[in-house]
Amino acid sequence: MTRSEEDYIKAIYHLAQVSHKTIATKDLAIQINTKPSSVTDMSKKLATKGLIKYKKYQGISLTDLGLKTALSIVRKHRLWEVFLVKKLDFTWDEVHEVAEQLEHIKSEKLIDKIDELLDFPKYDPHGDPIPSKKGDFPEHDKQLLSELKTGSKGICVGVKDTSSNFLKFLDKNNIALGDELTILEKEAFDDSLKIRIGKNELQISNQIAMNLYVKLEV
Amino acid sequence: MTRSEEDYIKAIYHLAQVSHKTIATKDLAIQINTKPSSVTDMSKKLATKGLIKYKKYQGISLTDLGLKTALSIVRKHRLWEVFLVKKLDFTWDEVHEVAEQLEHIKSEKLIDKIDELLDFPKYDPHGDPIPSKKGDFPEHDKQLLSELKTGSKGICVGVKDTSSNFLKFLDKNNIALGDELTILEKEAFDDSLKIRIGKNELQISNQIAMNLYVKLEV
DNA sequence: TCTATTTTTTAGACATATCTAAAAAATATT
DNA sequence: AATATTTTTTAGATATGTCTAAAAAATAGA
Repeated sequence: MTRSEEDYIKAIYHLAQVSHKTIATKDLAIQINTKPSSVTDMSKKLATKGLIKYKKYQGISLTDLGLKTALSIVRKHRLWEVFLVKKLDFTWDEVHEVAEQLEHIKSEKLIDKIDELLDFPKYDPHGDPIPSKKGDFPEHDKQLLSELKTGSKGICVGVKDTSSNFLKFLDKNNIALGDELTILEKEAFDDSLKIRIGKNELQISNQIAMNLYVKLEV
Repeated sequence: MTRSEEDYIKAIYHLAQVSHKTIATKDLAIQINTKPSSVTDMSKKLATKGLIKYKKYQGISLTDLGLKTALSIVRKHRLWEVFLVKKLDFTWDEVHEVAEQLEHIKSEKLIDKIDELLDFPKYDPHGDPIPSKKGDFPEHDKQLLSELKTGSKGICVGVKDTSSNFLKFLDKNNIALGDELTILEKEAFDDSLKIRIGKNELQISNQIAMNLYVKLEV
């Protein structure tokens, strides 16, 4: 498999996570940052290789083989991210670009050893689950902070938006994965939230709350 | 720079290490495992980019920029090899193939952090020197075992042949870098050597002795 | 339903990196 | 020095992955 093919498979996987329908040529083109005509060309190729289902004008979806391939790439990407943060002191807003390259390294032994070195982590630095070698995901009953009621208490477990801007904002406000937080007040006017996080109280916009995942405490 | 361009630059560097003359199209083709016509094409491209000196029918050599580029790749390759052996328990005959991929990852921070994690090693698992960020090599006054006189005593510091076959042979005979050895006898008939290595005595062929580097003890 | 708009595909072109086959230059041989 | 051999280059072809522009199909709107 070429780098380009792998990029397509991963992009199709990520789009499928959101829509659950068949993927449109145009949407995939936007995701890959290319043109629809290029997507059509590549789709034919990937279909021939048995990685995707593709019929003219009817969108794209992964086959079992394609899904397996995608999960392997996602696994590598997320394990490398953990490696960069835990072993090389990268910050969580720096890891994506490098992991995009490292995920294409072809060596089963390498990624298994990295997994072992990291003590088999279940989540990446953004809280995204790391599929096992078989393709299984760890359980995760997270919810968006914006969906919780006043008085809810939970632990920060992930971010939806992984942009450098958002992550740096969280750093600046001392919000990190693992922190406990409580919703003190919800402002109906703009859906902003007053929260307690650790010992601090903080006013956060709905925009923020819609991008923070929380696991409710039992 | 593309992967292919980097492969060419590295190959030219390695050939130049041996010959000290300008590199022939044919030799480079053999090294890269391609055809002379492909080398000619790529040579024009690399010359345009200022990485090599190239004039028709007059061979190829690196410019200062090309040398700098080559050293950066060699540095990455050898640091990754150390990483694989020291941190992931790869054996010294397994590292080359994976390092060939990892050396092309583009991130200055990544390789600097790997260097730091490994505590700034000076030699790779085969005893080859690792250039510094600036491109300086550590001092190394090693000699081939085959060139030493009877009675010489030294420490194994490197291998010339890095093929899996040779490395596994050394493993099998308990010869490792760092071991002390003494030449007990030289057989004039076939240039084989009787050596003491650690507590063992061993008969080794000239073929072996010509591929083991030793540093003489003071 | 019919037309307009959007999406998708096709056709043909381009860049990279490779190849084969033939021509040109350099080197070796007699 | 003339010829033969080897090496190198050129010319033209191929495969991958991309693009633009135009055609075809699907979808949305009146």
